Amino acid sequence: MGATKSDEFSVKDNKIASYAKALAHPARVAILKMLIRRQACICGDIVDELPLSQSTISQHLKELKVSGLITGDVEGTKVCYCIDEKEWNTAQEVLTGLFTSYEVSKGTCC
Amino acid sequence: MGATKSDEFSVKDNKIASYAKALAHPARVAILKMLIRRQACICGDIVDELPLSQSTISQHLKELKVSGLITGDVEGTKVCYCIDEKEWNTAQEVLTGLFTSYEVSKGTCC
DNA sequence: AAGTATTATCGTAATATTACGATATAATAA
DNA sequence: TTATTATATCGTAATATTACGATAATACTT
Repeated sequence: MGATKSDEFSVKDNKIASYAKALAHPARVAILKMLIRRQACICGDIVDELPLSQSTISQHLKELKVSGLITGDVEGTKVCYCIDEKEWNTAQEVLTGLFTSYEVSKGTCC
Repeated sequence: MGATKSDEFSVKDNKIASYAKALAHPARVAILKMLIRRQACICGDIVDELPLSQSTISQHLKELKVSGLITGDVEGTKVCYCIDEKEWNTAQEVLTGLFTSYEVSKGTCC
């Protein structure tokens, strides 16, 4: 017991949940905002700006990479992180889809 | 160690993260979708439709209530759950804000 | 080749989440 | 009053997340 029963839910719901999970930590939100503001960042830039250790930042970057929302391009000893435009748009669509489905069908409550 | 350093991040980033957290589990996404589709549900309706025990559903409902995204109106022995329109709109704005801030300032990457 | 810089990974500890059964609570029904 | 119904909460176990220091890996510099 304890493990999420992902299999029991639809692929779509899992997709929404997984994008949401990527955004579900303030450090990851802050990282994404940095990437948006500066277009590209190396890991060190982020370590300098956020109050977390290098290893923790690296871990968050990995999670964001797994979610697909960011890419990491190796450039010598540095790694250049950027928003993945395509996946970013997909995430936006998927989440916006959930939000607007309410507007469409909202009615009287109890 | 182990606890999220929420204090070290901005209120806004925490707000985004907390809404995202509410959506970060397929069961909660499925619950929200049910509430959207049927406008209102009692706990038992959800228990009947989702592959989780009554206590687990109740726990997820509690989390959604804490996030503010849903309300729970007691009606006799039953509790009628609904989307909280105001908070739902706030969540949408906050998340859409993040997504569109990219579109505005996107540029060349590495 | 040796040193430096940058990032990833390992090991580990603390905390949080997910899930269930059992039980408590509260309102209605018999 | 005593069931019945519906939901919440408690206790607990499994798993996941968050965070850090230490160390490894990799590419550049001297």
